[in-house]
Amino acid sequence: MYTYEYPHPAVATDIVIFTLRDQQLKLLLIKRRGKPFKGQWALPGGFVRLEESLETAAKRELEEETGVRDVYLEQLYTYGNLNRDPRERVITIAYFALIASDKIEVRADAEAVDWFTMDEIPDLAFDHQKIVKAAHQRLSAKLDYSTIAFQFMSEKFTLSELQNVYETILQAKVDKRNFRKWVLALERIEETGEIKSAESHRPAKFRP
Amino acid sequence: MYTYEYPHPAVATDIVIFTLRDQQLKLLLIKRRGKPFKGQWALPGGFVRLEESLETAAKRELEEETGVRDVYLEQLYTYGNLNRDPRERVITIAYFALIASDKIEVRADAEAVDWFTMDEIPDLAFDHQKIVKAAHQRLSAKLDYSTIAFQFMSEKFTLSELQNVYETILQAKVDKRNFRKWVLALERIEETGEIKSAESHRPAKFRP
DNA sequence: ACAAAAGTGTTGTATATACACCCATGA
DNA sequence: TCATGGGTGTATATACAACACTTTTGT
Repeated sequence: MYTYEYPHPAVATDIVIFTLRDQQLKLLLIKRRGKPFKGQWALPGGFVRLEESLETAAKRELEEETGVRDVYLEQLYTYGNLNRDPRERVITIAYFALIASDKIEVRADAEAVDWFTMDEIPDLAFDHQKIVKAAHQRLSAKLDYSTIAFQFMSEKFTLSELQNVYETILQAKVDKRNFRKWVLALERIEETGEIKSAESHRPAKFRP
Repeated sequence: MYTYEYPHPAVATDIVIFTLRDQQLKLLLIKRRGKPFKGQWALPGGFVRLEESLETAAKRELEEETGVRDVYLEQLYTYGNLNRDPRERVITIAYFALIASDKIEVRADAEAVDWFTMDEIPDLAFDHQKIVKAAHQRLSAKLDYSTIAFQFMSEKFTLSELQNVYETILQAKVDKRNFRKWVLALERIEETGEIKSAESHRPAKFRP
């Protein structure tokens, strides 16, 4: 038991984990085993331990669910409305994470874990629907003024693959020549010299 | 006394309150009366009560220090490093607020409260230096892609006054004609018909 | 030889920037 | 009448958007 002179809320982190699979933007949800909202889908997350920072807590949760370290992780927003959680007052610091899908180790205990596209998302526990929406907006906005989408790519990739990522997230076609002009102007990419074979047609170059 | 099965951190809000006075961007600091960092300057803030939301808590603090309601308030970031506070684990949700200086009622008990320009800021308690820096960066960034600076204006103002606000925050001269072109294109401003007298020269028009 | 994706420049359009003079008022 | 800030337009540069054909490879 832990006692305090004044009441303390509980503090948690929840993570919106995005990846790209099958040419679609997907996010990770877990089916709740525990008490409130049991059996319902929710964002991965959990309470912050006293001996870890907020970001450490988020990283721990992330690794527990996906087996991945060293991913792009960004604090999203903090939610603290009164009745978010029926048990007690819980404040959650929401993070969002982007992962290249080939880095993900699917966990063994992962029966109640699945990836959902944005329009497949079921009813979520707590206020997680709101959090997911905010994360998606942030991601969309950042595509325009940052190179955040690179986080979805693996070590080596072709420009066409990168363009596909943009088209998938933006849900729109992008002009190939303008796109390549823009990407190359960033000077964040260099050629590997390697050439992609397979898939029955002309091969490509490149990497970041 | 309040007891919990698991340890809970304390949760606070801190607010970076900006205003413009004497042609300078200033922020509000209070001199700590209480135990940790006693006598040192710090951001206004305090613990979140269980019966209020985070934003409500921030608004309450804001009103306590400035006597102002209905101001621009935006969640900035949440800080939760381990040793931010020597007393116990404290997580703080930082907000930033913008106020038109003529709306501020200086509080009677305000002896240990003062406004500081960005380069006058003394050593601050906790990690408040970091929070102030983040708030200032956010404010600067938002000038470019939003109309956030309007929050510093009172009901009626002239275009020259608004331009002064931009020049003050950006620390740079702005072209008068281009500025007016941009502002009027926003269509967020309308003329009042009123005309400003005093100050010994040609009078101006306008309002938002 | 053909299907499929890779690769490559130019032109027009919109947006942002630079710049100088006359006007109205209070003292 | 003069000092002071208010008010106004145009020309240029820069960034963004539209657009079509040739090349390479695997089957």
